[in-house]
Amino acid sequence: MSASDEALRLTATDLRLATFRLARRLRCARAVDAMSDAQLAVLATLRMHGVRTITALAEGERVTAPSMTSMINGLEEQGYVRRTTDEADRRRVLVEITDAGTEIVAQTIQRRDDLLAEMLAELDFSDEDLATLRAASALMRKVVER
Amino acid sequence: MSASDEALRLTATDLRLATFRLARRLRCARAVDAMSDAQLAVLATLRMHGVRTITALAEGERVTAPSMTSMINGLEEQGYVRRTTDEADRRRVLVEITDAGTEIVAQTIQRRDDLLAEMLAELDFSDEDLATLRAASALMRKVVER
DNA sequence: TATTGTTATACTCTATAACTATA
DNA sequence: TATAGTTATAGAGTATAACAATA
Repeated sequence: MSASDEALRLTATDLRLATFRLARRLRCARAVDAMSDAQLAVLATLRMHGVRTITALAEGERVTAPSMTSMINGLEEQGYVRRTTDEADRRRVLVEITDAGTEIVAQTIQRRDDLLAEMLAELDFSDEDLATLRAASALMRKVVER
Repeated sequence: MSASDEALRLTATDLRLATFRLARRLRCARAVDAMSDAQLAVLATLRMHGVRTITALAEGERVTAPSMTSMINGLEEQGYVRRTTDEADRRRVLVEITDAGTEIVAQTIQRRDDLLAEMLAELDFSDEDLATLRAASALMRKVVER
């Protein structure tokens, strides 16, 4: 059986509120205070998907090419990414993450997971509560990836 | 019975990933394109909690007083908030939301809820799925408010 | 003196417009 | 001509330091 419009609406409101509040709380935790969310998002993309051009990164992050150029400049100066020219098409710049960049992303993810795990532990949630949260997480990912 | 460390860690990772992705997806929806998340957060606070001083707003948003002064300047120019001096303590500035500001917040929330409800509807989730999402939302709010 | 808020200044992220180099 | 990227410039949001007004 499919859900009623009313149930959909109530669920959307609850979930929207909870999602924004939790995301906001977790976003404070990062490996380096000087690292912005925008920079972190680029590094996370490079870590997952490997080498990318400026244009591809800009499209992925929904920003303009000049914005991405500027962000990559900053990350390059800090030693978190490397630029190389694509010899097959010399207009293109290939951006790849460095070991230092990979480390920053891993540390930030670890800190956020640690923080969230601690918060969950403090509330003394049952195994059933945790199962509910994992089931909801799977549903939320389906929503985003639909 | 309380949950194992391993279950906590796995749940934290799942939930962190799902929360960031969904928040990012929903954040795109807003009533006015020119309205930033920072501005929206201030308006939402004023709408919920009424009149606030600059310092109180700055603490609530975890930014400095000069940053909040600048943000309130912008919101005042756009007509979304009003400044008045606290006559009981003339150092203080009382900030309150205008009708236009209230309307913008309501519209943005409505758009995000509509978007999320549509996304949920498209996936044809069962009543049980929606119940899981609502239960998880309640747990997530407990985590943030702990 | 301590508190509240503003001004001055600077850095990052964002944008649009105009440009260079390459295809 | 079209595409990939950069430079120039501007606005918003953030910070710290120094200041004015008030308690």
